[in-house]
Amino acid sequence: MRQIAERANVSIGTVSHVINETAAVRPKLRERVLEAIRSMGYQPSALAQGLRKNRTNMLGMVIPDITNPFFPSVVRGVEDVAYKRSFRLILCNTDNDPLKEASYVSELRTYRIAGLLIIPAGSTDIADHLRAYASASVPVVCIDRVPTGWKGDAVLVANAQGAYEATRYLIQMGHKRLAVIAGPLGLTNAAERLKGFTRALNEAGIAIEPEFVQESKFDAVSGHQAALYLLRMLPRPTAIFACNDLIAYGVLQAARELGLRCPEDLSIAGFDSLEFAKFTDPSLTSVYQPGYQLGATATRLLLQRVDGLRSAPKKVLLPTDLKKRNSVAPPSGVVPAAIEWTGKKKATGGVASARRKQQF
Amino acid sequence: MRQIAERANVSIGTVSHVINETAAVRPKLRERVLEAIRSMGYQPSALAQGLRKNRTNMLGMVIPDITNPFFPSVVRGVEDVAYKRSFRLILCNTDNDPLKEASYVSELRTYRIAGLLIIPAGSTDIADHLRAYASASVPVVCIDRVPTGWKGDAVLVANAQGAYEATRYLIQMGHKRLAVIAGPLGLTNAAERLKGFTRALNEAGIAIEPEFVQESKFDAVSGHQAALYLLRMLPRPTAIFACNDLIAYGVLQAARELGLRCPEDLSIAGFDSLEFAKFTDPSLTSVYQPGYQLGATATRLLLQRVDGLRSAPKKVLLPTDLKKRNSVAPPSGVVPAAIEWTGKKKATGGVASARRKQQF
DNA sequence: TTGTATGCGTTATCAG
DNA sequence: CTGATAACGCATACAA
Repeated sequence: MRQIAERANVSIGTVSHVINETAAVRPKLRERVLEAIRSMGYQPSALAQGLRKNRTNMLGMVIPDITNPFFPSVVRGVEDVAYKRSFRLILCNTDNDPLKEASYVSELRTYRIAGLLIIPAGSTDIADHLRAYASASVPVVCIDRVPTGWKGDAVLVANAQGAYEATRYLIQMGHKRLAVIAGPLGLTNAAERLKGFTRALNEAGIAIEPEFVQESKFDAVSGHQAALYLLRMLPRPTAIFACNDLIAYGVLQAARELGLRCPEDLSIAGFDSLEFAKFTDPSLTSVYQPGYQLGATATRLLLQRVDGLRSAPKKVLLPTDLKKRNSVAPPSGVVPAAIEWTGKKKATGGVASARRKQQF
Repeated sequence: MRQIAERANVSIGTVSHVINETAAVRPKLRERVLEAIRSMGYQPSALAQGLRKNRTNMLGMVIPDITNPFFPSVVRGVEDVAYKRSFRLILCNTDNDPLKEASYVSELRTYRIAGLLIIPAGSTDIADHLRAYASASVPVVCIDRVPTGWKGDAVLVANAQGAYEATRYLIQMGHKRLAVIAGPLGLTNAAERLKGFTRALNEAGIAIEPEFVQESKFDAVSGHQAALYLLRMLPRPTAIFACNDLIAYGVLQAARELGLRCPEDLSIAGFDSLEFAKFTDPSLTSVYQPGYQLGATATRLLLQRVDGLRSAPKKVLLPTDLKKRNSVAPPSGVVPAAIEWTGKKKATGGVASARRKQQF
């Protein structure tokens, strides 16, 4: 700045004024300054600005693991909205490790980030850290899950409702022996999904077999193990609701290893409806979560807070959408409830394979 | 710092000295300072440090799109080694848009990042921007691809060799009509893969049908289109080498739509070997790229530069690994070359389906 | 309308 | 060994 001040024969303060339009500057001078800036390729130091204003244009983004295929779209939604408002992202992977999470969250404060977006790891006292932000009036929005005790802003998906709909669909197809592989129940989204499953069974008057409720991590190998356990029971479940798509892949794999055909011998429904759900064999029926919208919406809310919005904490619930594909069919020999099949091809033993050709 | 200086009855300079161990401080004082720091929960301002030292502990990470399933593992590799050295990541998605890329790259300088990792978009003059970093002695490492005219550090994958091996495998299986769906040839990695394909055909004395070489974007819908085009030709190719897995998914989809069975009617090989390659039907033969290692290696190199390593530019080539799964079989009625099948079940028309059961 | 001066929180130099 | 003190690059209150 000093250099361009000299070049334009003005004071350093004037330069600042034309840059920030913080005072009217005579056109003549103004033009000289602008020209100097252009010709010298001046770029303001984000560091000095941040130090002076005690706030930067950086947003903290704390997620469990970018390698989990659900999160990239969330991050992308965040980045797009942030970019338009010229905010930048510091990305942090916690691996669901409370210590790493706490360390990141507390460290981000030293960067004077303008706001924090976090997909919290399970069962932590991270809420305290987050409240520390609030008391420094740095806004925080939780995404996808909520830490215990968090009363602030959150943008979530209608987990319970989505799970409820998927389960009801399985029930309508005629399944009576339904199992569920839940995610880590310390995570609110996993717990909600299990609730939805339970409610659907209760409403249908189907007793819940405790052994048919398995907890697992949100990944394929863990889902695979749980599925193996379930599928070796007698009588076997005829349908499994996997609480995310990765778990569903593990189930698919387990079924194949045991020589079970899907959907003839076993129906599978997932949660996420990742891009890849279309490409599995059979393609996977799954509850779609709007990941990109999750991130985008959360960021819009966060930036409203950054802009000074002072209203009561908001809890936004985004709707899910059950994507019916080919991994679900009636259990062998069962005619599905009429409601699902009115006007369609007469339900017979051949229904399952007929459906499989129906869509890709 | 002033506060803890007062609390500990020392000067602010001394505080700095005990924090940075930049001078020996008498144990007594030292302990008082440490105690004050602890009790007041002092955290240094990363901003002020950066301003003063004219360098931060942030790394710029510029990628095309985190939503492309190959990149998250790269980013994760970067983050892990950066984290250990307590460097943080500013993540930027360019969408392969040269303007957005240039804007990000130039803006990152204002943050005084310690180094820059970039997966460059195609055909830009971004190399000039990058050299600007070099002349400010901020190290830059290119990952996965290299912009035209870049002579600096780069960590890449043996693209040509990987493509060569995959193609040779197809040839060994007996294919004579091989098509390729290349990525955007403006990207060095796409161009290299095509070279590998070409070399394999040349060595085998198979003429390259110009129509059998299609260029496409690195995504499924674009790959799907190209595949449709190829598969409607007469005579059809019996094998398609897709230059990444997303393209291969598109090919798979196209084949199904046209009623072609894979691998009986069409063999498909991909490049990436994403986690999901195991779950498609049939599972996808693909050239594995060590994405995590790509990121980790690049970051190690970058941090060496940050630490002052002054040697000549390095170009690291990471090896690929052909993962043979079930999407490749001999073309109908062909006995594959003996080399691949010695000691195995006698090759017959039933080979393909026999192989399909063999692995998941 | 323009210039001057101060401080943001550190590090680093240098004198005691 | 310790304490002043001067930058780092910018924004802003205030004086001119």
